[in-house]
Amino acid sequence: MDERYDFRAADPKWQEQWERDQIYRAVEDRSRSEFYLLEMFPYPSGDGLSVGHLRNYVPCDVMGRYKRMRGYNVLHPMGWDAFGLPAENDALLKGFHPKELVPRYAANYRRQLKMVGCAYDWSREINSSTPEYYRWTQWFFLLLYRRGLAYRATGAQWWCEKCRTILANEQVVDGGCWRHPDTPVTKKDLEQWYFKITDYAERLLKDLDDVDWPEPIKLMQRNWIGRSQGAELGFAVVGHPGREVRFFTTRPDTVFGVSFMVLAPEHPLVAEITAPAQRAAVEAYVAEARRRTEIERLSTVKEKTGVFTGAYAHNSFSQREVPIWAADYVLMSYGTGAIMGAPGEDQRDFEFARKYGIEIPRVTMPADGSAPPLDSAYSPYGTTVNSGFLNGLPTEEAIEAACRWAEEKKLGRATLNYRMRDWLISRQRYWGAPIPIIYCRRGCGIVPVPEDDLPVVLPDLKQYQPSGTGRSPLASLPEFVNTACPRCGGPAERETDTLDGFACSSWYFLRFASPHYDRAPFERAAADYWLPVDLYVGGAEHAVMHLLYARMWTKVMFDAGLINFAEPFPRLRNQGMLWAADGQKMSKSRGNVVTPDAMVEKYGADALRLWEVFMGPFDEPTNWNEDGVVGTARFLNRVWAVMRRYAQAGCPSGKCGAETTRRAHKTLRVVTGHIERMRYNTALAALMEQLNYLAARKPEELDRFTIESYVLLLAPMAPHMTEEIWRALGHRKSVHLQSWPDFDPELARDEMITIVVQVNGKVRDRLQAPAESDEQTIRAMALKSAAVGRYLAGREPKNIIYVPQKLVSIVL
RNA sequence: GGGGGAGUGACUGAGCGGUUUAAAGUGCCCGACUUAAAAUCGGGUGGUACCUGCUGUCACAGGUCCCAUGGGUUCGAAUCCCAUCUCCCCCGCCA
Repeated sequence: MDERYDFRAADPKWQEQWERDQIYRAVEDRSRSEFYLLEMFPYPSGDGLSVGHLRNYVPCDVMGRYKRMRGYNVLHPMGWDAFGLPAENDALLKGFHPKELVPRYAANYRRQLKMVGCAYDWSREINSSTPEYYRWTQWFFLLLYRRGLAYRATGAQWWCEKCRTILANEQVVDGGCWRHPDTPVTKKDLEQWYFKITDYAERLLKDLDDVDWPEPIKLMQRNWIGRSQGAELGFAVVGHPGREVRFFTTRPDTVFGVSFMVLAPEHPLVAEITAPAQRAAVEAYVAEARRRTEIERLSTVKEKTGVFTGAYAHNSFSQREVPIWAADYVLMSYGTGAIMGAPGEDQRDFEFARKYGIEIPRVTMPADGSAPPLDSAYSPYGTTVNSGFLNGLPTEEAIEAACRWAEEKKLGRATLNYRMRDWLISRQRYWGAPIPIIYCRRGCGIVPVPEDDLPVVLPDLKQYQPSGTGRSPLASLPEFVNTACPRCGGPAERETDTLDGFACSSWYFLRFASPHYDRAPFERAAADYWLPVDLYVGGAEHAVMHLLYARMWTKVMFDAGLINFAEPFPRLRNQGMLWAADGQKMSKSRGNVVTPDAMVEKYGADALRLWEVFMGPFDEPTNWNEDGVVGTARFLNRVWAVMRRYAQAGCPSGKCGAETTRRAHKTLRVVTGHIERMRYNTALAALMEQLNYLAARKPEELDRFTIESYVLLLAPMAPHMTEEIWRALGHRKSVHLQSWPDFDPELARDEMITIVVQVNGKVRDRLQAPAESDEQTIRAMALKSAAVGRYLAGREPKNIIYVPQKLVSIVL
């Protein structure tokens, strides 16, 4: 061993060796238990990886290496989420085609990940923007379509007249276009494809109970799904036979207190029922409302506005006629887009009624008989009053009674409502998987592309900027659009919208099981063996969308009998965000990005890896600080020095004391426990502590087990240096193919223990006693202690508390 | 407005009922090596809040207090409970 460890030589040397030996190749082997470890599908950005990204990849790599040493058949793959807006926008900006840029960027990511020693099975690399991949994304679209889960509907989209394009929700800022805030955006009705994720709402909610995920993430999903129990009812519109206002309410017990109805401005009924006298006012109001973003409309600080339509609804409970208003505090996209106004019990309705001088009846009284507040609604449960047959009932019972009555009279029924909406998957953009649908002009209507004709290849367009017509750039390509109807052979047109990028990431975890299989999205046997994912790791920012979509697709596949599990990620963990040194997000524009390349060049891959795991708990956010890498680099130097000293002494294996053996086993126990719990920072701290111990010994006071177990424990975190040391210790096979050392609880046990003696809660003495000493002996020792005697001063203890192996507490 | 997470030494962070000024690292100080610096190696590193001891200062010894703040539970609390303050994240007129 050289005096100094030369990481510049060792890092690439071992990386090449591992690659030659293919030691990270995952091969199905039914005789071994598998461990499928997966990080969330990254989009390979042109900026490359920063040290922030490694906060995820390095700890996962440690886990993969650890599990491999524990004897698991580890699948740890990597691939690229390459379709979508970021790639397309970047390509437009750089003036290259995304088809060229994506592989270039991916190659850079791959290079960087290899550079820091991450052990992926690169033979399984996938790229969602290749026809070999998106062929199957399209196949899944057809699967959903066949199962009635993909449908077309008209939806209002944000439209910027100046850009002449559709905008995503997040591109609308304060009612204007993000590019030029002075241009107001409007809503444009477009026919779009949706996936019926709401059909799965209940299961997506329920199955959350059985999954090992961080609680906050589960909670976010629950909130997002937003299940609420109530009733859907309908009131007839006076003077419009056959027309009724259908609405959802969680408080059917307050239906007698309804003094008005509200429709969302976009509600189709608004135009139909508006009285001639009100028409001008209503139309102006609706036009104004359509300009505003939902965020703005939902803002609680804003005063509620609305307009009377001039029409009335018949409250079939109270037999009263109540005015129908249009107001933008009611959202078309939630429930039925209409509500009953129960101002006595709902604060929003209360504010609205008060502003427009609408009557505010009281139908719920506090159960304790006190008077409800006058300046606000009384929304808690209580006792129902002024409500016909519901009078005197507690709210819970009144809800049930109202539902029963509604059902008997065929006015409505008890029902569930979900906040979650269907998943809009049409994108009028170029860089995505074409939706495999054909519109027959002769009368077959919507015809799915036959499976055998997949993939519908994304044509190689030069001009792929958003077209300005609200249609995808693909629409400008006649040779793509014009086709023959697969059913009747007649003239037909292709769908020109592309699939939302989230579609690609909704099944990629299955593709890794058999990434090159070309007869189906995945090979059943491979999927059965590897899946579900044993540990899924990614940022909390995907708490809702990606995880919800992937869960839904998995359930669809399960229902279709394609797989034997209904949850793709039984165990999920989130890494903490790594902020830049200045506490801000690492970004090129802020100029605070630190690249792994610079760190590896300066300190070596292992020092960087160590700092990535050591800087804080894996799941907590922290700031980058380069001083830390100095520390871990120093630590590695000391490891090298200790090992070198041992090797140069001829690897003595004589009599190392019991204390040394005990420390070795204790370290083994502690480090293993920390890694299992993903507390890599404390695992490394324990290794540092042990190194401090080893460094203080002479080589003759150590033995092979003590030294080699240490190297093995460090191997997942510092794969390059430990490999170098392992070979220097005389081994021919890679350290990463070794078994995790066995821990012997007998040898780890202390012979002597320290017993603390407290008097009135203060530590007054510490006793050394053999570990097996019994209570009697310990108590006697404690009372005999000179230090204790001083405090006792001849008094009799009132109480003595004995905690086995730990302390004696004397109370005076 | 609702929900979630977190507040420990100069800093990053361990500890989550009992050995605790509190792991590990950084920083800082001293020393070695060196012409010197860097690197490396060795050692050290809470307050200077309160009380007591020596004649006063420095220093020293012993004790008390201090893990956001204030209460509480307990023989015993950084660790458990309550309230307050601060920071971060998510959702948001969801009927």
